[in-house]
Amino acid sequence: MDNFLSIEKKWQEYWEKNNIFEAQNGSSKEPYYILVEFPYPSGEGLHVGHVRSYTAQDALARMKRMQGYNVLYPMGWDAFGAPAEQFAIKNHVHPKEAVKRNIATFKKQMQALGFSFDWKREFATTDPEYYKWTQWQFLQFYKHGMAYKDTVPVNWCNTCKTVLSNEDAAGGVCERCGSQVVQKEKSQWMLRMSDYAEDLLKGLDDTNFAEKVKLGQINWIGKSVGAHVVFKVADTDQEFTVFTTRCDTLFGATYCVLAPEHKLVSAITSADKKQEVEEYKQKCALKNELERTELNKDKTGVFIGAYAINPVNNQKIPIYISDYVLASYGTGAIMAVPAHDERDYEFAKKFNIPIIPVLEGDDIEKEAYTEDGIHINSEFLNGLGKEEAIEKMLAWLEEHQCGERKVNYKMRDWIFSRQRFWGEPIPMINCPKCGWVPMKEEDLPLLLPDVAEYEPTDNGESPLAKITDWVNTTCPKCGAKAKRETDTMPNWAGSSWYFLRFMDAHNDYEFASMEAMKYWQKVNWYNGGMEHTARHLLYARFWVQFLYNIGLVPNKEMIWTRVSHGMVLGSNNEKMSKSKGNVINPDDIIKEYGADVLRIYEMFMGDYEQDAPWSTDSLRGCKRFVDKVIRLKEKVKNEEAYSQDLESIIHKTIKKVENDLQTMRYNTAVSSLMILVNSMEEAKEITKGDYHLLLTLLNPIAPHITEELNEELGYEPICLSSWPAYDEAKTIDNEITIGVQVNGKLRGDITITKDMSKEDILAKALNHENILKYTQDKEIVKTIVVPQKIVNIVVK
RNA sequence: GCUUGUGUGGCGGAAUUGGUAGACGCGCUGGACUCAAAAUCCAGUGGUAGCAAUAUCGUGUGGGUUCGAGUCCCACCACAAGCACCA
Repeated sequence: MDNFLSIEKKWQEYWEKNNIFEAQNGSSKEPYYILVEFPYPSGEGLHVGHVRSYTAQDALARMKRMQGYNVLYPMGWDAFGAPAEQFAIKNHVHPKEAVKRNIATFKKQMQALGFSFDWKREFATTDPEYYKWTQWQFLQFYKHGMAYKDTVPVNWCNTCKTVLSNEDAAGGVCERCGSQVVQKEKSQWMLRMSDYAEDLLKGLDDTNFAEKVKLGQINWIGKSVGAHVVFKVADTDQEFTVFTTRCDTLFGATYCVLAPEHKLVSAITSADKKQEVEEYKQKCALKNELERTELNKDKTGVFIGAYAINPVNNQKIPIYISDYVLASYGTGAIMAVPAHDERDYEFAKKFNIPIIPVLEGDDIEKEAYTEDGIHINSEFLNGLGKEEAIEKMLAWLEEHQCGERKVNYKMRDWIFSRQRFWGEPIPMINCPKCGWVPMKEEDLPLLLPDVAEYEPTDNGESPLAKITDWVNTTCPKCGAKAKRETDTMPNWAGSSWYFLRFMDAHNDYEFASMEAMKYWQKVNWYNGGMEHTARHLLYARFWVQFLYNIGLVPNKEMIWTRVSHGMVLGSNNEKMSKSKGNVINPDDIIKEYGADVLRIYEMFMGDYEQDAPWSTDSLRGCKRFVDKVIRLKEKVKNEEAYSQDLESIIHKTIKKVENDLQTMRYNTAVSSLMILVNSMEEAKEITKGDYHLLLTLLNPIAPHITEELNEELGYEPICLSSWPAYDEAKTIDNEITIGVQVNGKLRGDITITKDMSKEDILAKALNHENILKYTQDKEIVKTIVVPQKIVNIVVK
């Protein structure tokens, strides 16, 4: 059938004209919210990877509608941020124009694939009607003390000329351009995300995220429970605090280390060490994060000529500075226990610092012993194990007022400023008299001005800084001349709450009404890539938790299940990329095979959560499958009931497809439909009812051709019909064949009926010709009969 | 180094709570139809031996538990992704 293109077009138009996929707020039907990550509308167009996840969730959405749910399956565009801007710069068009054009392409491609999105709720994060609310929410953060401006050492990319978040600069390399990241001091807007560390951890219990997703979140938050211990600096009135998870090893501390940036360093460095210390600090400042991690296998550091007093035994121990201690984690200072910490051990060996074991363990001549063990050389801790010793030490520290229990998190506050054009302007005004003043909410949105030059400047300012008309304004508080903030928000901002907007997409008065959010409650299924399960999901949860705390959303967690899909790789098993020449364009596939075939193939290609390589051969197999379904029509006789011979397999297939679609086992759903088609092919003729059933089950995955064939049969459109019910009793076969083993080895099989007794089954097994060969002259020690499964006879 | 995930035919991958390993699809081989090709249909297809019935080996490696292990336990190996001096 080569007219598939016109058939597909026909049904796409039908669905649109009749608003089939429009979700109704407040409908009496049970709500069901299915969400896929909205894409960056890049210039590349839709990727076959998009097709995989959108089809998967589309199939679920279509089935759920047939099951009577009010399904919300929305789509929109995450159009702010670097990729859109880079594309715009490269192709010399205004980002606004490029985005508009790219969205049109994406949308056309999606429509050609027949996705059942509710297009009435479509929006882009770049729409002023949308980013007005992103800005409004930023103001709420500010008003609740959750947004602040601070001068912080930030990751700076010289190529992109912008500040990068820790996440964007992972590994000391710019995520976008791959060049090395350097450190630079900058005044940045920050969100107090670290305040939410514990809540973000706890909130996971109120979600149904996949275990690996939860673990990703937990690792990123990086909670560690330990203690603060105060060390006095000998012969001064200064003191500093260290963070440790092993305060039980305090008796083994033989030196302390401060981060080179630690505030106390200059104050306590002895006169004769001043120069050496300054030189070392200089050297560290020049190193970027990559060098500090990669090239620093070899420990470096400097003794600063001062001593600390170990509070438990009043020992004087030397203080060093070294860049293996990070200023940004804990207190920027540590007590070093070389006997029981690998890094300290390495450092102590190099600088000839004494090593005192306080735990019984391996030979510390060779390496540090970091496990649990019995304490020695530790006065009141001697003889205790790790947990007990930690508790006792904590009590001692608190009693002597030189320490306390303390929890630390790796997660830092969110650097929220970008020196970029293509982002939401931060709605803050700097007044010489009043300081930072938020814009009036009624003045939002603060529109991005139209400019000719949107490329970043060399001095690290946003291109907005050059637009004096825009920058110069008046203070909303006192009316004096003032200047606007020229930084924009990161691309994570708009995507942190878009799923709420979909619930009430065109509300002009609120970002979404409480009523709408209470109706939809939560995202039932949120599908996205594994690469977003740490950051995007964490930002979105933080955003929602904040809104919940100020009473603006109904639930502290608004996403119930998060699932992640595997990538579609090139046929060479590598990630698709233009440079490797292994990119498959969905448009080409649709043109040659049709959207239905592409959809079936992408569902069939393998485990949905696993990566899978592209195979055009396998795609052809799916084409053959569709052709078979079409040819079956010739065998249809005019009768509504299921054929008797097919009844059992039909009920089994309904059950299988229904289960598989809600558990993301799309590949086996397709395979069971293939099996059904194969048995219909074997039959001489099939009834209209059989055929209609097949088309209904296949419809969620291949919606066009099934509607067409169904119409030819004279039925109402499948998209208006109900999902078929199965009869559990009919899914059980009357007769099945089970294996018979002797001593665990398969020696034959027997056919049994479903109500046969264990005794009868055993008798039949023992009478089996081949079984007799193995049992005669032998003693039967034991027999195992598992109904429906197997018989095992143990002989001696 | 740490965390997580994955190892099953020539390939993609199946295998409810441990119960006939290899479903389904691809590819391949042989045959039918055809002047021929495509398409379609029929048969076969984990290795080895055998005409066959069947036997034997077989789910990364080595052990273990069990009547029975791809599945559970222990130890290892390989690959992939993420994190990486987080005290």
